[in-house]
Amino acid sequence: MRIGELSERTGTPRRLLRYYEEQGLIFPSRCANGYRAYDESLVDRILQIRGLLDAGLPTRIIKQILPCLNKPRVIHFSDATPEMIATLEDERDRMTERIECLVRNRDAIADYLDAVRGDKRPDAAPEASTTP
Amino acid sequence: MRIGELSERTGTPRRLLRYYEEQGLIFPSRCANGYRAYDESLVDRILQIRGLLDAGLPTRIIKQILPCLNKPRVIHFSDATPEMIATLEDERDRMTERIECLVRNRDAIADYLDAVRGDKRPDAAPEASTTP
DNA sequence: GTTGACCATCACATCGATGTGATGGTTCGA
DNA sequence: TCGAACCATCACATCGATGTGATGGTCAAC
Repeated sequence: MRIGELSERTGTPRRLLRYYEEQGLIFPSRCANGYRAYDESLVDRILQIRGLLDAGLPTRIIKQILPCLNKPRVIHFSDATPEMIATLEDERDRMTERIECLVRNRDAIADYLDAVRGDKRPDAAPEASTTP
Repeated sequence: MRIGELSERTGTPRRLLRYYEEQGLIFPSRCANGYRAYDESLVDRILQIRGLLDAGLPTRIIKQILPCLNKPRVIHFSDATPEMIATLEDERDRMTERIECLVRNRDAIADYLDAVRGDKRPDAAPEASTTP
């Protein structure tokens, strides 16, 4: 597909699809006329990239971890240098920290919302303190 | 404490402590001479802010959710306007999406790392496919 | 009272992600 | 053949989070 369709199907501005390519995150091929040609699988990949960007990872890191994700899992052990491994372990741990921070705060928000709602309708409170 | 100590204890540049204040995330009091005076509890708060920032939340959102987090949980239901509630629900859901995306990708990295390590030391592979 | 380590404000620079517009080529249907 | 709808590249602007430096006040120790 061409850039317009990919843009529509992923909700991503064309500008950014070109930017992700420039950053080395995707490698669309080219038609004879110079138009970019995107493979079907890039729809998911773009979504994945955007999710990671939204979660705070920079393109530099995304570029490093993408090659290791959802691959045939059989080939490509060749390019796993020790530095790469260390980088990945680092990033895995950083992601775990991010996850924990997000979970903590999201749960706090959820608790607050539950409390506010429980305050307004004290009958349907889902906790265990209403019927003693 | 003053800004220098807070900066050291949180690993945050003074510049950013002032920036967070400018963005309405923290409200240090002032000494007679104009120096900012930070309460002990702000150490954790700064860490929390940095974690959320690192996880991709903008200060604008952090400013909205902070008042609802780890508070006495008793007072302050007054300022919960319906729009505020809606914003919080939105943000809670967005955080959940972020979390799921991060977990998916972190697990993929972890799996990859396990596979690579299992490839190098096929004896201690933790999965269930080595001893048939 | 001077020095050095703090602090203040303010302005400007940078960096990554994104928006926007200028300019021009390709394709295709009216 | 013309115009609309794509596409290309390129340059510049914006925005939020940060870095950096200029300029000057406060205070404790010497």
